[in-house]
Amino acid sequence: MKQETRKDEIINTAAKLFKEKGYSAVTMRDLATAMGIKAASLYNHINSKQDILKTIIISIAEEFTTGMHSIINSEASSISKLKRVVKLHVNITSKNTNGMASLNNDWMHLEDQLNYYLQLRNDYENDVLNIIKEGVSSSEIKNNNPEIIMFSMLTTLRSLYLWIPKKEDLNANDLAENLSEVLIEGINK
Amino acid sequence: MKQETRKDEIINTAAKLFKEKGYSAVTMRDLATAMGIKAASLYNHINSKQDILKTIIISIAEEFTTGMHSIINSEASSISKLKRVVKLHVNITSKNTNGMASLNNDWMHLEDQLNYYLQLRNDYENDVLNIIKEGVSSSEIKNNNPEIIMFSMLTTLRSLYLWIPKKEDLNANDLAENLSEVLIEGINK
DNA sequence: GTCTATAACACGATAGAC
DNA sequence: GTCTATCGTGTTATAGAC
Repeated sequence: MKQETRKDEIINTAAKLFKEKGYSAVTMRDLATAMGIKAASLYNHINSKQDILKTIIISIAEEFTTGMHSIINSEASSISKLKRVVKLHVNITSKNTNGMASLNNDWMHLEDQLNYYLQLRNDYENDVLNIIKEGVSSSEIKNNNPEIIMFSMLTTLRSLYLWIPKKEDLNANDLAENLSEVLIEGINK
Repeated sequence: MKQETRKDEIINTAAKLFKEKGYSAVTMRDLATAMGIKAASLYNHINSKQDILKTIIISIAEEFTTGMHSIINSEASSISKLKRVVKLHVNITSKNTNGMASLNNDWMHLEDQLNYYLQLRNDYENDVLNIIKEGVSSSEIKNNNPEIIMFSMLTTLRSLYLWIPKKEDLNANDLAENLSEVLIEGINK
């Protein structure tokens, strides 16, 4: 386990504040106060406010991309792949709920990395859609509108950051299991 | 159909901008430019930026509350009630996708009405949870974790504002039908 | 109903002392 | 590594002319 540097501490504190109020509403003075120092002192550790946002979002987005590549290159069935997608979201979100809030809500405030982020997100959605379409082709998955299925799954998974912190009694494996059941098998008895 | 006043026009334009960048990142100058006037001129029609946000959010939140009361006071089965909840979201969101973005993402910037909003939202979530619990009791709904079911349904429905504008070919009834199928029956064949 | 001008203050970021 | 002081700019909102 790497030692948490002062820079990491600032970034984690920023992610927490960004989750509460959004990137634009958090000032460098807010961040400094939360760290117990003055705003000017932050700049000994980070280059700019924008740089903090970039660090938070891009690292998580790349983690999703890496995880997705591992899933689509596996030999599993479509349903198994979708279950692994659920696990991927639960795992990454459990590790970093605050960062996930920024990824979901503040990506549009990225400057230099905006197009890169949009490309990663678009590729990711396409990968999920293709898994679903393959499952429909192989009769594993019902022939509903694949885009509605993708939308429903991804919006649920993307909102996990709101929910995981409130349910710390549920461990990651149980949550992924329960969520897979609901998303894949439905709720009708 | 009521005539759209200049004030309505400002509020609708604001909702559109808030959807794109969030409340805090939209300035009164941005809004004025989008309206083709100067920032100072806005104040002949509205009291403050905060007042615009309040108008957007509270009216929609109350619409949801009214719709929910009609559903829980009906005699339908739990599954039918949930289908009516899906319809309620599809209908309100179709009418006002931009406003739904503010409701979802900018409620924390409400000042005087923050507690009122939180109460409405909390009551709404509880109503959905109770419908699900009743369905479990009456063996209509699988005995999964009712909170996970509620979370999954509501996060999907709350994100419709992102999705409906991209799929204008799908009419509201078809979308509600498809979404109910996916959420209630699952995707596994 | 819109304008120009401006008040009063908050913002991100830097300079330089310690 | 943190501080004080400050620069230059952007912010919401108001006053008063037209």
